Amino acid sequence: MITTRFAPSPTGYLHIGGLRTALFSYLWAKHNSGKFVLRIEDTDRSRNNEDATKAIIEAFKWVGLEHDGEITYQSKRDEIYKKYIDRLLQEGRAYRCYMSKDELDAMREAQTQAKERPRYDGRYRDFDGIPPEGIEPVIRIKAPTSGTITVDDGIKGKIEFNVDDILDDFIIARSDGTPTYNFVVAIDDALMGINSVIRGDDHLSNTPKQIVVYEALGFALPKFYHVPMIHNENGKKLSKRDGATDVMMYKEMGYLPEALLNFLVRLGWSHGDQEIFSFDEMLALFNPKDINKSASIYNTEKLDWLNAHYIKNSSNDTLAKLLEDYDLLLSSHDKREILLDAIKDRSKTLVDMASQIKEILDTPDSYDEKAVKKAFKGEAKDILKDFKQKIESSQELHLPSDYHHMLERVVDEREIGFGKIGQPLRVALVGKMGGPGIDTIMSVIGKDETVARIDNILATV
RNA sequence: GGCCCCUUCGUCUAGCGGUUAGGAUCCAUGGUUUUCAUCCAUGUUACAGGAGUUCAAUUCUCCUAGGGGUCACCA
Repeated sequence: MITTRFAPSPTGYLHIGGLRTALFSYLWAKHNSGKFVLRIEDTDRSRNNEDATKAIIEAFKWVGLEHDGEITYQSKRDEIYKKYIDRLLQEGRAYRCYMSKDELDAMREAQTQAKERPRYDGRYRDFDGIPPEGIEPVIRIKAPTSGTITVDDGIKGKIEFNVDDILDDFIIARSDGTPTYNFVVAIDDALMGINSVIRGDDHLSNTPKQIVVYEALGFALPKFYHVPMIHNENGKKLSKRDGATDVMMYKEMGYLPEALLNFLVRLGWSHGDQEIFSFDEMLALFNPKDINKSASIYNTEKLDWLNAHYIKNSSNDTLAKLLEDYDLLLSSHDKREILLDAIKDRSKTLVDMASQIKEILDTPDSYDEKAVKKAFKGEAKDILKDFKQKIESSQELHLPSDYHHMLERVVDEREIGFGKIGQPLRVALVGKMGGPGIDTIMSVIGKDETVARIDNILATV
């Protein structure tokens, strides 16, 4: 059984990069009929924030990722960590260090000056004298002093770290007794049965430290998968300043969750040439071994295309329901199907879709100058009047095809091209060029509104 | 700076010693469309550089360059 986790620190909204690692973790767990759990890393109380946890859960809900079991909060596990710290202390695998922060800083400064790697010198490692007064010690773990630590990464392969150039006896508990990150991560992952750790490769250099903890405590190592970063257009780690990185912003902008997930799953992962993945397909096909080794640049062009694709392939019921979140109520509209069928092929986002629909439903309050100039040449007004009279005297006008026949009659009788009536009529109906077929528009708004809009433009132009 | 990772079209990627280096997106052109969009077709564009190994390197090894990540009593 595979158990994976997503372990954000609650400092803000759910980041798009976080969602991708969460998705990868979820897919790999569920692909193996395993568990995907959520752990909130809130050991730093000063930076902790409850709203952030809610925001993460809300975003998970929107995209349809569900975690198994209860959420684990590190802030509630102090006892557990304390127990392991005491154990390490007793076993002599960890020790108290009475060096003050100032002393430490000074030492680091000197080391940097001397072009040495800043590191703790281990001065209290074997200390058994009388501790200095007035100093609350930190607890340091006895890390190996020589040799190598190998991370067998599921994405990057075997990576060897030379202990001498990366390790020192790092702090596992602060002077106030609270445990530090690399320590609690290892403990929690081990205790929660996480056997596949999928996370950003910015954690790669932490991994040796965590391995030291695993080994000191005698825990079995999980399989690590370090997923390459997502970069911004400048090739740097994607951060909050790079525009839309909040997952919920994508909802606001009118993206469908399935489009966003499809987009994210293809960022760094692939399955041959396949671009479109339903959630079930992701589940069936995802494997971290197919994750790329290199970082990818975040560019939403393809997201727009995917979103348009998913809109096109959504049922009208689904769309109508979704559009309610964008201030568009269509449930009572008798031509809903015709309308949605016409608009969904031409929308990139739900926001876009809602505004296109409003452009049809709402009587135009102004006319695009260029369009008017182009359409109202020669006998355009006459033609419009003619058409108006024809539909006014007609009883059976419902479907687009009904209106289409009326258009054809005018075109035939007057021996003109379709454009001669199409263009002025289009401007009358929506105030500008572009949009779905005019017969469709007329069918949707109905005969009375069509007549009214023609009257309007005849009076203004 | 030390350590680690990475490098195929602008972007996302396929490739796992022998390919006209494929797909998608974007862009351009043409067709369809009364318009716009969709859709369809076509097209431009890539193996960072240099050494090796090999009959043969995009593919394996090394070096260089470039990019990124990380070096806390943050997570």
